[in-house]
Amino acid sequence: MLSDIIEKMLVQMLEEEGGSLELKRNELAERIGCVPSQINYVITSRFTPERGYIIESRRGGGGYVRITKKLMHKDEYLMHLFYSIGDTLDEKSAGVFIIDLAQRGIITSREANIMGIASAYAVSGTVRANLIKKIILSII
Amino acid sequence: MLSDIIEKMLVQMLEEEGGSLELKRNELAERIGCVPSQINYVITSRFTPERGYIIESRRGGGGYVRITKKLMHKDEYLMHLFYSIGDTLDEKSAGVFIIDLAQRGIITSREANIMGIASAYAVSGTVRANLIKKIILSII
DNA sequence: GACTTTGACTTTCTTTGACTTTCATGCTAT
DNA sequence: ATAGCATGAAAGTCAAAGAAAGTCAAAGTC
Repeated sequence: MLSDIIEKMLVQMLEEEGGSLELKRNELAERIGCVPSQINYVITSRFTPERGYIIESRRGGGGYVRITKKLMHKDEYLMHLFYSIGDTLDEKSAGVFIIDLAQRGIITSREANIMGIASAYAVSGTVRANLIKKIILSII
Repeated sequence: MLSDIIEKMLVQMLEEEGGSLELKRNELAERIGCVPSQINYVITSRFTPERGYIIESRRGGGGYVRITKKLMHKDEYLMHLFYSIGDTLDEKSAGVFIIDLAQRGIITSREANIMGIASAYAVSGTVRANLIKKIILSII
């Protein structure tokens, strides 16, 4: 289906561009071989605010459509947490972080359990810090 | 009886596809030579959740009906997996287990990611085996 | 009587195109 | 120079047509 193809295309472009993407509607439609309003349809049906997208646009000469994937406050919190972890992390602190994340509903209790176990098996504070950081990044 | 024939047909397709099957209702009805709603009847009367099936569908252009057979009971499978892990486990095998668990819907893809990262940070095969086993137990 | 089969009607999602609105730019009259 | 207008280049809107799947009740079968 056309809409799905266009959606995938845009998602990929978005990733390549790192979360924000500006395009010329008519040009893109031309390239794909569809009517321009199809692009609008895809955007309104798939790139909705509920899914975390922001759409901006301008008409007239030099017009554009900009799609931005917004980080949710969850993600912002994770980023903040990520930067607050230093080179090393003891098991107790890791536990505090993990419980906090679960209480905020950012991770499930099952995920918290898994992280806790992983943290316990880390051979050193350094490894633990890297482990937790990597997990945080994977959740964003 | 028609419904039984269709049921057998679907079960076989499902096996061939390895547990999940996507079909076009109207096309299948055409092929069988029945009205499309017959497919619905077969699905609602035979491929019920009680029998371990999950049905998803979409209308409109490019629509589909997807039938998924839930395999073996979660806990049963986890126990089996638990006992199949020896004293040591290399990263590659751990990866296979993890992907398998995700595909069976026993863990989410996020949980799979976390487990994968944890597995990568294990200092030895022995530690990895214990780590994975402990996580499995925590999920049951 | 319980289960099946059928088909008319409904709902949902997609595609298309005609028409509208907005914006940048260059030209004109002051 | 400048306010204002004409023009063309985008993008937006909306409704109709098309494509699937869902529903439900009547009729048929065992």
